[in-house]
Amino acid sequence: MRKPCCDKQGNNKGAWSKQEDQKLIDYITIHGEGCWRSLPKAAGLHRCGKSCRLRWINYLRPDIKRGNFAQDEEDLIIKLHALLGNRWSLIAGRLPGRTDNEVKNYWNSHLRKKLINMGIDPNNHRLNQILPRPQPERVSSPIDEDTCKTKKSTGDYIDRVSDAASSSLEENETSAGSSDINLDLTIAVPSSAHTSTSETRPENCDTAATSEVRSETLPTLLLFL
DNA sequence: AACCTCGACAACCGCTTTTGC
DNA sequence: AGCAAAAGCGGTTGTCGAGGT
Repeated sequence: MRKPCCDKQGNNKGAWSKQEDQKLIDYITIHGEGCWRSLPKAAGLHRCGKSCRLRWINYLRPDIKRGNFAQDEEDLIIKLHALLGNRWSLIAGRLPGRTDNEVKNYWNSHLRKKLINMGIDPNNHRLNQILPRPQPERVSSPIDEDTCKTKKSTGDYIDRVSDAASSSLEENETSAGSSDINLDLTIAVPSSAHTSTSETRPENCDTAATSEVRSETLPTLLLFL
């Protein structure tokens, strides 16, 4: 059995302090991302390497985009989730500045409920037979309001998401400057250092349909949604 | 004011995959 | 080829703040 990496006595756990953050930033600024296992000791941190890696990737990296998700980002997440399932690192790889953890959290806290509210099964992205019962005491919940800003019915939702991504796709083809969202769905060697390496290993997923996803089929599938 | 509930998100944990020997 | 270590991923948990009672 493999010994756990984080069982070392004296290692800090829980929230990171400003000092710890700074130590990690300073170390990586100077030495770059290297061996996470040995980094904590070298950087003077009482954390396990795994924790350092997570902190850097999800929070401290300079190219992290924080704040609310834009409508086109939402749409893209929904579409990519329909295609790829819970492969958050792959989905995040298509959203510059977003991390898998952030996308996953956003999905679980916002988008899942949004889809359920719209009568769509978030697991398979199909319309449910029975729409959720409207809540009489809440004429318009925040989620409903948000949802209804851009759609009038569930059917419109499908169109809207499709249109949004398609138009983004067109934008992407015609003008690189208008949007930094990467809609190129080809699975290939990561083009930048911050991109998750998971793109190089898609075959390990047991999610239905994803194992068949290949570079040349993804854009087609995307347009199909 | 005190307590409770819920949502958001950071962080952890366990497992799988990759890499190096 | 086989093994162990390291890295990566996704599910889950913990914590904190906001809002309601």
